[in-house]
Formats: sequence, C-alpha cells, structure tokens
Amino acid sequence: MTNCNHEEEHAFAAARAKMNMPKEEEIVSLSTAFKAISEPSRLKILFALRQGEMCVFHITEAVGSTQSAVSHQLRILRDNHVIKARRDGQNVVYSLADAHVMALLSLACEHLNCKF
Amino acid sequence: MTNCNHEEEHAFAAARAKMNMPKEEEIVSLSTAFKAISEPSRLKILFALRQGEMCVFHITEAVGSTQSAVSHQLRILRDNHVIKARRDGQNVVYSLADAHVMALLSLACEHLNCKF
DNA sequence: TTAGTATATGAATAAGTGTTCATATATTAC
DNA sequence: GTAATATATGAACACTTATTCATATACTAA
Repeated sequence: MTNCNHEEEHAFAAARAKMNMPKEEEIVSLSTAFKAISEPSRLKILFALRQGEMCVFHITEAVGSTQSAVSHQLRILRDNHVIKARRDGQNVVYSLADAHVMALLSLACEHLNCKF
Repeated sequence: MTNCNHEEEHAFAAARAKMNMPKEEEIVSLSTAFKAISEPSRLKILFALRQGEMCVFHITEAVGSTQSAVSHQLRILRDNHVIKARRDGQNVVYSLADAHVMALLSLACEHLNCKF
C-alpha cells in the first residue's frame, strides 16, 4: 500500500492506464519509429527532403556528410517507412514517405517554439 | 560533378535545403526532444499519464517497472518539458506538459496504423 | 567486355544510454 | 529529535548505435 494523498484518483488512473496500455509490440513499433527520426543526421535528411525529392549525391551535399554515412541513414529511414526510394538510372531518388512525417516535425518544432 | 539524371531540379532542391536547413543547435534540440519520447519505458509513462496525473508510485505500478528506473525516466521527460511535476506532500504528481505531446503520439500511431 | 559513376553494406571502433544497486534527500507523523 | 514513506540520484555495467573504412553491387557508356 501507499500513502499517496490522492490514492483514489491515482489508483483509478493507474488501473485505467494498465487496461489501456498498448501491447509491448506496439510500444516497440512506436519507439522504433520515433528513434528513426530522432538522430540529428537523419533529421537533417528529412529537412532536406522537405525541399523535394533528391538523389543520394545531392542529399549528401545538402546535409554535409559522407556518402557512406548518408546511405546508412537512408537505409534506416527507408526501413521505417519514413522515406521512400525509386531507382532512376544510376541514381536512387529519395522522398518523404507521407505527410505524417512533416506533420510530426512541425508539431515538434511548435512544441519547442522553433520556426521550421 | 555528378551524373545525376535530374541535375537541375536536384541541385536546386539541395541548394534550397542547405539554405533552409535549421542550425545545428536547433537540429540537436529537435533530436533531443524526439529521443526523449523514443524509449519504450518512457512511451509507457506517457501513455499512462494520458489517463490523468499520477504520482511516482502509481506510474511505477501502471508501467510495471521499478521505482528507480521510473524516476530516472521521469527526470529525462521532465528535463525535456514533455511532462511536468508538482510536489504534493510526500508525493510528486506528474502530468503531460501540453497537448502537443499526445498530438505527437497520435500522429505517430496514425502513421503506423495503430489504434491508440 | 571494360571503365566509370552511383549507391549500398559488412565489420570494427567509439560514443551514448537504460537499468540496477546502493544511497541520499524530502516530507510527514510521532 | 527518530522512524517511516516517497522520490531522486550517482556509479557501474550491459547494450545499442553512428561513423569510418574498405569493398561490393548496380547501372551506363563505349
């Protein structure tokens, strides 16, 4: 037992929370999705792709990194359905997967009072 | 130079991307904010607090973890302004910082086609 | 086919981070 | 003051992960 001053309300909230808690598997999916966009190197790629689709070479240029590092990060973003790719000749052209992605970034910016 | 099939458009997009790229410091802020909500243990706490404010004891019960682990995670969420705390007697009562937090979770769920 | 360019990837190393354990602080009751 | 309860925190270990380097694959042109 506990000495919580709000035993009643908190215990009810805790019980509801337990009942409505997403399954471990769903929590992990959400976690994985957020982690995919949480890394500075990957955030830069997303902000770059906000300007339109781009091939790896130009993404690398836009974010100021190396081809290998960018390619590794693109893989992670792609695996998590944050971006999509299509091959066009020698190039692979990347773009944001859907509108949710930029909406998420916008919300986060709003929360931080940042202007992007 | 490059052999990109879309040299013109991509080069323009890359140039715009460079111009509009948030500063390193802003990217890091965003990254830190997303990382704060990216961990399964912390996501569970947020889903728990969706049911209403709770003290540490009940949060621990709701997420099924240990007092110490929860306290460490609460610290991270609090430092990142994802949740807020107020002391009430022996207890410290936590709640979501603002509506942005649940909006972010909802958007992410939507992106993943999950029902929470 | 060969040469050249674009992109991807495996392995290794280095940096970051979550949990546990022990302990410290804060508040209340006596 | 002491005891009991609630919460916080520092250190250590285990685990994850981003980058680098070397190399592999894919496509084009000749």
